[in-house]
Amino acid sequence: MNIYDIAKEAGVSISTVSKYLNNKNIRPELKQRIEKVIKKYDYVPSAVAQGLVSKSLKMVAVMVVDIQISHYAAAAYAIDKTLSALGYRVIICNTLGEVENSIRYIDSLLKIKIDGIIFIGSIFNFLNKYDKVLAKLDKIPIICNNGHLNTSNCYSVYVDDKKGVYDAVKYLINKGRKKIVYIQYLATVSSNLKRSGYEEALLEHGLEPVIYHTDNLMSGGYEAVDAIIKENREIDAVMCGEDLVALACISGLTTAGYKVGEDVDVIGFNCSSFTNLANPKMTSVNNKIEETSVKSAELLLDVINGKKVSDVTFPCELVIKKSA
Amino acid sequence: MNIYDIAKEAGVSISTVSKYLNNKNIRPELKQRIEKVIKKYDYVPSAVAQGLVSKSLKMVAVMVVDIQISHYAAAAYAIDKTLSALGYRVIICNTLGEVENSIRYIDSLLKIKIDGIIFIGSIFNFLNKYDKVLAKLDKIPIICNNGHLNTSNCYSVYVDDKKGVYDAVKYLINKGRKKIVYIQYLATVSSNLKRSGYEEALLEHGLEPVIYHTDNLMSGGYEAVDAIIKENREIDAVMCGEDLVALACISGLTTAGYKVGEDVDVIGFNCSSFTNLANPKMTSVNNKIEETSVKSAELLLDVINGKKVSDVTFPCELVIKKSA
DNA sequence: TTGAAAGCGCTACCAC
DNA sequence: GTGGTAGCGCTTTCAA
Repeated sequence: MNIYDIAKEAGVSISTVSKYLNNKNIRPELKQRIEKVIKKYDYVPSAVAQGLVSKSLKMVAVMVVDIQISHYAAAAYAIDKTLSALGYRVIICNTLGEVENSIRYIDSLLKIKIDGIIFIGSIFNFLNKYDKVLAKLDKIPIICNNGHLNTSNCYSVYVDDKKGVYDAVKYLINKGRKKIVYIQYLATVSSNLKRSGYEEALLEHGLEPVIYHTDNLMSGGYEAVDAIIKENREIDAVMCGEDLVALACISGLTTAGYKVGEDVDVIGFNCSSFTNLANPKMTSVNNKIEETSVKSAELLLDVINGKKVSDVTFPCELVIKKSA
Repeated sequence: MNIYDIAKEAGVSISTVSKYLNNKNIRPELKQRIEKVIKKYDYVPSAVAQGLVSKSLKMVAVMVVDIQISHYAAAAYAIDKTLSALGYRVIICNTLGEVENSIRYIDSLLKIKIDGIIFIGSIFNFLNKYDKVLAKLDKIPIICNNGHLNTSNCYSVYVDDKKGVYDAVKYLINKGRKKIVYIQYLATVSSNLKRSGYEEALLEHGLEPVIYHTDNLMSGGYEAVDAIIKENREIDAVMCGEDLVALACISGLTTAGYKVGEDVDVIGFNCSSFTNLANPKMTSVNNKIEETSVKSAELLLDVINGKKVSDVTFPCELVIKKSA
């Protein structure tokens, strides 16, 4: 079934059918005839043929490191929800943070004349080192979440991660905590920023930063607690760069006899639903993943539609529950 | 840049360029000339124009309830990895289990002549009630993961969830556990099957099933433990339909003074990475989400390519760690 | 082997 | 308002 078949059976020209499909004015009588035939065959115009003319399949892509990480899943979810409601199709690309995968995806997207791309996470800044990639990406509408690409149509949505951690640590200090350690997960631009927020807050009060590192999202919190105990280090608070790390940390401390929220405070980051899995429920920094994702989607549409847009920065917000 | 521009600058016809692009035999001399021009402009043929001719954009869709749930994220991840490596683009559709969303996505996919669809989860069986939807979907290659649609090109990949739980509970019984409770999350076709595996194992040994229900993935385990304590119920093992529920359960029991893995065993389901977040590490039923997802992707390709395929069922496997 | 031309299913422009 | 027709950028005959 194509527009010719419909036109023939309805006794009109394909131009008229096309006009009907695009809500242009046509005589009610013809409208009815066309409508009837379309209903009869459940005819759906081919977006591919339309795309060849309009140069758009109404499709955008979201580049993430790994959809299995809840933070990225939340981003992809919010973007998909926002854009698919507006008739866009969303392609999610799991790059695993690797150059080759990223480039392969980008090439694939370019082939279908993707309408726009949203990059989630500062990690994608590495693409700025690849001039060829930037050249290919130039002109296409791009939004970077917590990052930036040097192309002519790229805009950014930032979250003030550093201040988010800074404020959280200030909160701990104001509560009278003095022996606050930080557990850093990985060492990306963003995770380093978070840590520096911690350092800044501590230094302002003449306290000494103590940092533990991990690259394991699941057991990282346990390992840090083990290290703390082994070193006989006295602590009264732990700030974590990730909720899951904080979750393990709370569990580890509890097992070790600490009363979390009393003897020792623990604060996470992301304000994910895992805050409710913690016992006691976890205080965490809300880095507004949903808001920034929705905003990214909206900005992308603005760029696509040629509207004037500019970068945005969101503040974090400390959500206090029971662990601190 | 299009095929005409390339042809003109290379001094050949567009047919020859097309042949070059499709690896057909052409004179080495022409091949070089074309290659040079293509390189010069970074020319990429339009998949949309190709799609109009070939009737395929090389694109498939994965329908899930919610990409934020780790089980579905893992499925989408595995499918995307498998298919994008083969040049397919993958669209992930978050239906939230709602009819309207599902139909809206399906219509959107039909418009772009999607090459195939993979449905993850028995929940999508509800579509069998909608004849109009089935009619639209008829003829298009479909794979259902743990479900089935009544269309002419649909095949299924099943996991024997029931036997997975049955075997796990048998393991507990063989260990000497007698007071085994079950925590069921939601009440889908699949979660009911799991529970029936538990019931069957208990009844075979003359033990009485005790079931707790929850619809909260995060706090469900805690609520069940609270209820158990409040009812003064004696238990020596807990079987959970979801890892996250088991995780909270382990945490709750530990807080209540139980020694998990000693006084009381806990087994989860999914064998997700959360098993390593648990303390002690969680014994869990591996329902082979990665394998079944990859298999689904492979089967879909077979159906697309007109190969003869048939349904597959995977067995579960108990992965023993420390919590049981 | 190579190239001219038809066709994929639409939209847009221009007469009428 | 309506319809004929020329594209959109490819692939695929079919002659040469």
